[in-house]
Amino acid sequence: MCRRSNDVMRTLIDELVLKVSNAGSETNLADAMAYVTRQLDFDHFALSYQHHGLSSTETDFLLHDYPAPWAQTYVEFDLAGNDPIRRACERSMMGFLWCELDDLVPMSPGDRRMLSVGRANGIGDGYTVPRHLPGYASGSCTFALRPDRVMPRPMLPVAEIVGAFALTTARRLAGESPIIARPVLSPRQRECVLWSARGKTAADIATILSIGEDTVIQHLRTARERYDVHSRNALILCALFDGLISFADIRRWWYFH
Amino acid sequence: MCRRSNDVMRTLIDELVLKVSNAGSETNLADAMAYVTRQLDFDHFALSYQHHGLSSTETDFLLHDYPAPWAQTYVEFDLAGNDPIRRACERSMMGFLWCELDDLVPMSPGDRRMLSVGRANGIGDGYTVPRHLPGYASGSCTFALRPDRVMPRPMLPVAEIVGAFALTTARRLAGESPIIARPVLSPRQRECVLWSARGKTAADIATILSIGEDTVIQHLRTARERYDVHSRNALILCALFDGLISFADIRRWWYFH
DNA sequence: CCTGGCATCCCAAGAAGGGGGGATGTCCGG
DNA sequence: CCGGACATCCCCCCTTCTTGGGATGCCAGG
Repeated sequence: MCRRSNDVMRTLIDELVLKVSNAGSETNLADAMAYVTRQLDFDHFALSYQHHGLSSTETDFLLHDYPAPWAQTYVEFDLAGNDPIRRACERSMMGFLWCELDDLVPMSPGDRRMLSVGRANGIGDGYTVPRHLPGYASGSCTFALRPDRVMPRPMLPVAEIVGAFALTTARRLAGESPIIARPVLSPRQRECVLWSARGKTAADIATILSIGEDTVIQHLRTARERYDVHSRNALILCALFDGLISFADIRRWWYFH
Repeated sequence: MCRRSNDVMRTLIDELVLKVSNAGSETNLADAMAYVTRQLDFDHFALSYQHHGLSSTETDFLLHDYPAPWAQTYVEFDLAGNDPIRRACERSMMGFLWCELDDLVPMSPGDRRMLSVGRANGIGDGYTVPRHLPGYASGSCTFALRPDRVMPRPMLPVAEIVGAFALTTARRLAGESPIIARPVLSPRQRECVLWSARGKTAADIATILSIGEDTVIQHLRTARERYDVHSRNALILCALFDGLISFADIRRWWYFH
């Protein structure tokens, strides 16, 4: 029985995976996603994929079949900068239900209002599959329901798999191998960035590392030049995003001092 | 029929997911993974989870039931630094088969030699599920076969899901705590923090939000007081860590404006 | 009514950014 | 052997930005 059920399941997954994998153009992929969405008993989909690079505009990738008013509202009010789902994408290693967003990120009244505006525009609950490739790209594949529909929970594992394949296809369509030359910082530079992220001033860091303050400033300046950013804030964020330093490095230190 | 097969599948996935999710210690998780491995018709597992950053050693997380000689060889020759599977983890948004590594990363003769040494030590083909959380961690969950065994392909989707849950559990055990009670920022304050993270100065933000520069400074000051930090850097990091703002919010604006 | 969000203004001190100028080493390839 | 690249270290200049204090007022909601 176990074997049989797996065979049937494989048939379903294989069909949908094949569908999204074989898409040779954005239009193809949109059609495939629409088909998948219906098969999974959802109402809408949204597929978003971005390269991490300088030329972000041309490689940004967004497919969806949301109701036009909602899409328009979303863009007009720059809701993307205030989207709890985007934030949740960076805190989960797997797909998540919108109705369980609270478990992932703090929800402000504005966030809830945004979701309720979505409901008013025909978007109720949803399931979003996030994926990240540090240094290369991030993306998410969302399946959404109309407000009156019930979440097809048995389908979520399938959505997870198919969503991942859809993102892989989007990645292929968005352009092959965007060669990102990730800046390399010297050990000393990294140290300075880390202590900087921990809230130390250049003078503090100089004391900690037993070097001159000007040297610290020089290290941080060189590091900024490597990342082509003009503020220490941005430098810290770059290092954090690249995995050069981590929240763990910073917070553990905060706790003990 | 479709409904029935999904129900059965859900039963299988639910059982395994519950098993790995409920693990309350590394030993528990190792037991759960051993059980899952047998259920999925694999022979070995390896669960690896690392915080990003410099001081990673103490929080590194590695569970496996590989044959001792292979594990020892791997460590002794520092094969991790030259492991094609590790490199593939950085390139794939979903689980991948070792026999298809060529499609993901260039394979050197040394890489192939490493895999063949693995086979000599009882590790044949395998399936590795990678996951990344920028700024937080990376991890992978691997299911491997003895050289004489056949890949249980129908099980791969289940491996993908269960692997993700195993990594989430590893993350929890490694000390990534869920959200605690956190300071609440007003919408205006949050906006100021977000634009600040995007690299804007107080004067810039004042222009963007069409308010006075002093007001922006006041908002940021209040926000700092809420988080009890004394620098804008720390404020941004707190907001990021709390999920109040996201890398996507920030990066989207770099290079775009 | 009173708290909290929002907005505005002032000032002084210090930190960061941007631009110079140097000085040591090492390591690698010509 | 030598030159160039680069990490590491140090010092000067000046401007801009941030931080920490103050203070004031308007307005909506409990």
